[in-house]
Amino acid sequence: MSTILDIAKLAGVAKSTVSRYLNGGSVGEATKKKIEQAIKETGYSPNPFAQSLKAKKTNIIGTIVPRLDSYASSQTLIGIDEQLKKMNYQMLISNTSQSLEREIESIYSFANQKMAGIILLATEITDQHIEAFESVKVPVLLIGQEHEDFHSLIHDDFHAGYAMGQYVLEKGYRKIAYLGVTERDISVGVKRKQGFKKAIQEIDACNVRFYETLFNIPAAQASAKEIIDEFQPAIFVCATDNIALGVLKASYSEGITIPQDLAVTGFGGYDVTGIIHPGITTAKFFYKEAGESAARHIVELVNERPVEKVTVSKFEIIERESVDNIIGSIL
Amino acid sequence: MSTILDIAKLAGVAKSTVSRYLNGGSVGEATKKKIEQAIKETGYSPNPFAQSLKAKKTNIIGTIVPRLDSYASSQTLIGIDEQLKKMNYQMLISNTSQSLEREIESIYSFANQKMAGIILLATEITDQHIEAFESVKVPVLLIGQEHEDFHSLIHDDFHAGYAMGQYVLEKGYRKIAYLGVTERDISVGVKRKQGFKKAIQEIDACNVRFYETLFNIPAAQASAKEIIDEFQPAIFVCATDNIALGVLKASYSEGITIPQDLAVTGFGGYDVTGIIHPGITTAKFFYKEAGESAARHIVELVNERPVEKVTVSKFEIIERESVDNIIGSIL
DNA sequence: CTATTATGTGGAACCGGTTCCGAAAGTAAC
DNA sequence: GTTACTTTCGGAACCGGTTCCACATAATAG
Repeated sequence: MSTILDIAKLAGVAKSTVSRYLNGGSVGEATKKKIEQAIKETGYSPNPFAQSLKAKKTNIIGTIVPRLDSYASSQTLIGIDEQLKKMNYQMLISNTSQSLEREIESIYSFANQKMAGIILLATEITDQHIEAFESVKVPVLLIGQEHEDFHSLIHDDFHAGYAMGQYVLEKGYRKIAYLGVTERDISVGVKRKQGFKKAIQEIDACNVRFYETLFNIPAAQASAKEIIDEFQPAIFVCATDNIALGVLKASYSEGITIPQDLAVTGFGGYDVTGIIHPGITTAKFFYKEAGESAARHIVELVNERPVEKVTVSKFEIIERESVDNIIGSIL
Repeated sequence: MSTILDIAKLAGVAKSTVSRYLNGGSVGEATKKKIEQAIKETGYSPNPFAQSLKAKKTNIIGTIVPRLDSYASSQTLIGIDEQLKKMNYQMLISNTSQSLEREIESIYSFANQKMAGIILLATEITDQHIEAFESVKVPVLLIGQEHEDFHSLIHDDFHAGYAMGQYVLEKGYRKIAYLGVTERDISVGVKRKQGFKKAIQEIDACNVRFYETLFNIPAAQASAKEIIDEFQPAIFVCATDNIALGVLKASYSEGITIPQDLAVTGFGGYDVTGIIHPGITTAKFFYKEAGESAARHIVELVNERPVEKVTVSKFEIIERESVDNIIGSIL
């Protein structure tokens, strides 16, 4: 591998001149030609370590992600990656396998590696996160969770919850099980539920119960089975599509038909909700687009340009077969 | 951020001594204590760029992946990542969005960034790939495709195809549509089909037709519809789980019941095949485990230790509801 | 035709580590 | 008590770039 000095010798100039040529400094036409020629001959390309050593900065955006095998994560990453490429930045992924400890480590490690900025696909913001972000002076962008101290890009969980509540009520459902998750997850555990609650408070005579389960399908399936036995809801409003899939599995094994005997809705808009039969009605979030604007925002932050503190990404209710229209049939 | 020189001054020694301390050279007890103290005080951690600049090598394994939003990819990446972490290596992902051109670029770019090794989740090996691998002198490991010039880790596509063929025949099926993919994909397009063919050649009186479609669900769905109309197979043997999902969708929209009117099998073992109802019978590959051993192998190669040229990862047939036992019913 | 300003170029220092080499000091052998 | 070997440590060079500064030459102004 050739170095800048090789090029300089080959072109008969000083290496500072070659460097200037590469970085758009003032170079004469004749020398420009010679350097171009030399670079072509050797296939030279600068050593990024030497560059970053001096620059004390890279053009890499570190992205911390709790898991790789989720639709939301991968779509978001794709969006970030594609947009960053367009802006001549690179993305480096750190997968934490849902360990908060590893998230913290990654923050310090990214800072140490002189990442230009950090994007965190957040599930929960602890004091340790805050401490880490404040001690490294790298620009940070949160996706999925909001925090007053940091820039963030969130999905419109509250209004999605509200819209889903209205939708379910419109369809005639009144005996409703809301199957949510821990409130430590502000977006998924709190906001969606709050939006949903607002919708049902606008209607009288609702029989709604709130439950909590975990994010994975088997846990949701187990919870659903218990709830079906004890409450017999007409519909499950689930805080995520995976939970809705758990409900679906539970109803299969209980011999309950969807949507005739039980309706189900989710949040997320995961591909799988449209692939299966019956398809699941869900509030679709635009993960890829969110990733793209996250990429734009972090680059703005890196370049010290102003960015609104919190950006809200849109959603859309997608109607599928898992919900019937039971207006009239029950009244 | 403090440098090695700061530590040296603080401890009252030369920076070469600090460096030696950090890299396990000979340092006296007393100085060792002083340096430790200084490091603790400042929270010093060495600048990786300066290190790599001198070392001309990193401990990063570049991983090139055609897409992030596939079960196989993400599981494999998780396996690679976890194993590399254990061995004190890092993984850097380059997503190529299924562009072969970007794969080539990534190879050169990884080499330029002094990656210790490169793992390619391969779909197709072109001459350009070979040229790139040969011109950079970085160790390379292929996953999913085999090539005589390079080390590789492949799934046992041939035997999986063979086992699937035997399974389908055992269940009594004789009128079979094999829905495959392009033969440029040796593993998925050729090996699986060959294995399957071998199984059916051992049995007389089979009515098997071979078709080709694309990897995505809508394309598979369209192909399936045509085939159902023209051939009315009793079973679809699909080269991937996604194609099987396409067949499922086609049969729903045609009003065909699975498995009573039509059976379906896939390859892959994607999670979704077990989540949906009916579950899809499939040949499960162990992507995560494959990723783990890929990680082990590339590290061996990086350290110039011998590694078998090609490693074959296991598979397992998973029986689900999408295939009936029709022995007797048809005979 | 001199004074002034641009423009192009080379030399040297610097970024933050690692490593080679030799000096100094301590220890063992004779 | 001298020689020889080890261990510990500092100085300096080096990795491959970027950038500051000084200087030479050319272009423009007066």
